[in-house]
Amino acid sequence: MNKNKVVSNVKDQELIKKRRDQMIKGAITLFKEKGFHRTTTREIAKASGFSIGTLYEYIRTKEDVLYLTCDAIYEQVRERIENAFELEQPSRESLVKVIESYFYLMDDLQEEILILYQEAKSLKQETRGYILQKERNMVDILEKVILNCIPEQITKQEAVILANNIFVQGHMWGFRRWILQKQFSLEEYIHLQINAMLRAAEK
Amino acid sequence: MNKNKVVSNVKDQELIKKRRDQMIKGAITLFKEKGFHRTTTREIAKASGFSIGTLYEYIRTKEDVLYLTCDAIYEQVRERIENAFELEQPSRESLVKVIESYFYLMDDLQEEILILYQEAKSLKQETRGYILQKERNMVDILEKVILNCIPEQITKQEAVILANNIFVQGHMWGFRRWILQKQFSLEEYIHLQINAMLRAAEK
Amino acid sequence: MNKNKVVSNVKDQELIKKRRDQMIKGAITLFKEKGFHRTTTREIAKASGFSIGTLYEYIRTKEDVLYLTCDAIYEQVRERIENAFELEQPSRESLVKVIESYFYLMDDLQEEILILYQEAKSLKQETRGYILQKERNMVDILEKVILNCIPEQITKQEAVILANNIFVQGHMWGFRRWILQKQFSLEEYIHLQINAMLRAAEK
Amino acid sequence: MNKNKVVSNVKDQELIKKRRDQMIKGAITLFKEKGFHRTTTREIAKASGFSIGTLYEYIRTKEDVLYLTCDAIYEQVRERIENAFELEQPSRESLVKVIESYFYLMDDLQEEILILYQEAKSLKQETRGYILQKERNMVDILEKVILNCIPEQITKQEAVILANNIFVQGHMWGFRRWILQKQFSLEEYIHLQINAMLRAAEK
DNA sequence: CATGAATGAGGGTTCATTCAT
DNA sequence: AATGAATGAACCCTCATTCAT
Repeated sequence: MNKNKVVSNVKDQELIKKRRDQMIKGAITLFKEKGFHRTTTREIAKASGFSIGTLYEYIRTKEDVLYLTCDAIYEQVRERIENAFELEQPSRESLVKVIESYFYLMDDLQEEILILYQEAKSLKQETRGYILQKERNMVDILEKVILNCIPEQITKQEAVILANNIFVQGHMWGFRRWILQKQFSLEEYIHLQINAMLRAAEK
Repeated sequence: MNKNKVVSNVKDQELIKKRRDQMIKGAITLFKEKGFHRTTTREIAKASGFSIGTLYEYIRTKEDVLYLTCDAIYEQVRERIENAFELEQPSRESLVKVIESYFYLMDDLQEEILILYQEAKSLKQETRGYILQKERNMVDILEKVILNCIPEQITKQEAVILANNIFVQGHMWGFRRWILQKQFSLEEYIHLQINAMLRAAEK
Repeated sequence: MNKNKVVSNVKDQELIKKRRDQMIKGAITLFKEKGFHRTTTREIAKASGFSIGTLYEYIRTKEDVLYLTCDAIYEQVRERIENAFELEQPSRESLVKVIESYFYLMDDLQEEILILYQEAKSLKQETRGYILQKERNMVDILEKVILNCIPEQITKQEAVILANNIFVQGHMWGFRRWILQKQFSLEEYIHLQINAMLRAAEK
Repeated sequence: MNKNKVVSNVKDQELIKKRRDQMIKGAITLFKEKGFHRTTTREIAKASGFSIGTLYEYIRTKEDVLYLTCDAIYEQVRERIENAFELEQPSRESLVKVIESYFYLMDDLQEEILILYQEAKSLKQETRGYILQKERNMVDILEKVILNCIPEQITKQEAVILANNIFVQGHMWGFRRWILQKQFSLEEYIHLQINAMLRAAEK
């Protein structure tokens, strides 16, 4: 329902999924390394394990690869967020756990997140909007978890800000690694951030 | 000591500065609009008010333009930060004022900051390191202000985190404008963020 | 004896004829619209109602399609010319009738004729020669009709020229339609041309 | 006023004219040989005596080359037609002379005319219209000459037809050379055609 | 016989960079 | 110092053709 936005010459839907997965995997590796603009379509094809001709059987333009890649990254984040979030009972402790898992997840996906930060703006207006909507959804989930877990200590507005802060602080661990990861272990970082955030909410 | 890293054929230092200022101004406009990779050197020359040949009298490669531009943006931020920070007497209130001015500054320079986020990675290893050092310096300044203003309520580590959070939350206002600026005015945003941060530190 | 010049993997001659007829029909539609070079083999296959793989069971190269198409057009013209010409008794009136039917035919096949004019040169030397021979035959038929109908008023050479003129004036109605069809109805055009031609022959 | 329809990066108007003349010359040679579609831009550049990069300093797309080429051919024809036509006093003899010179001209430009017939349809709607207008102008000139020279023997409509016939019979000598030039010398052809045409008008 | 996924040579076009003037 | 014409490597993308199923 979303990958189908990108048109393919090939009819076999399973094959499309398979080839695009190869493609995305190859593209992520390359985009991490040299960014979207410095990566050529031939390199993407090669990294995907097929020819340039085949690549273009599954996409229409190079930008499609970027879209599929960004989309896949968000999809991955969303999926893992939902797994981590759904199990919890509403309570301060469960909120802490949710934030912790989110930070661990962001640690895991540092480089992928970087791609979003640096390349998503190269998507066309419409496509970018579609991708940003996904991001908004994730922040919304976070916000709901917060309001669910500590409803008494926080206003709606504060929850919005808090959700955004958590969201970006998770990214920050990755895109500011050269400064943060030299001074803190992941556990320390998580601990300090959660403390700072929740102490504020508890006052 | 820094712009001289970029080699020029021209001897006259004043002229170099003048031409490069034109160049940076043109480049920022263009990079805001279409990013570094989608901007051509011809366009930069035109926007700078001189010919492509002249452009290359003052730089060696296109990347030099990016470097000069990023450098100039940081320089601009640094300068204005220093102005805003130096006057204050250490106190909780002065810290609040510092943060406020920083947020106003970031509101002002939203698009320039975006350039740094999206394009700085296109700099060569060495050059990028040079630029990042400047950023580190700025966070350090923030950290010192914090430790200076509220030494009793905060540990060294917490100050590091807080400085980074402030720093990034300032950027966030710009690069997440599509979500934040629809829900909050700048003043509300500042108010909420400062409250959340400092309440935590005060508990 | 002529379509067999194009090699097919398929044995069943009837099937070959059937498929090639589909193919020619599809190709003519496409060539009218966008010309030979801008039409892809995939489009031809689709317009023919079968897959690209099947297309290549019945031809060897894309040029074969062009050849078959040109050949079919000529064949169509020839067939209808013969029908129109054979019935007549030699006389001035019957010559007029012949020319009239030829002009009506050319009006009917305007677009097909255009294909011949614009694309036949893309055929390989040998193949093109084969096609041109067909054309020559048709002019010969015209010439004979002329000599048959008005032997006294015309020399052999004049008949050759006249046959070629009629032939091309028929085409002209189609390929100069943007100029002729705005000024004349088909009937007027026929009337004027026949008058001009035959008055000359009658002097 | 017409070549300027094609945009160039280069500013020096004289240079543009010089380079485009080289380009047109190269292109005509190649188009004669293999047609527009089978000619690559690299070949055009080479035949023009400069690099592919330089080629694209003087045009925007490959189609521009076709346009410039067709335009130049028409311009050549027009120029020579005007020279041949203007000197004459209106009389039957002068009309004959005009037609003769036109046929000689067409003999000279056979291959160029063929390009127009076969490739002009590859021009975009608008551009093609522009080119066709030039053709219309030429037929108009012929028509006026006719009406001027033999006003008494011919109606307006007949003159239109006659002008178109002369026009196309000139082309025919070239694009049907494989049939006509084997049977007639140019002089014979001219003689026969003029006789046929004017005898008709004189009856 | 029919299918359609796979291939890769090759085409049009761009653009960073150079260098003669 | 300033100019801008020239260059060609390299990019994105297409499409005729093949071949395993």
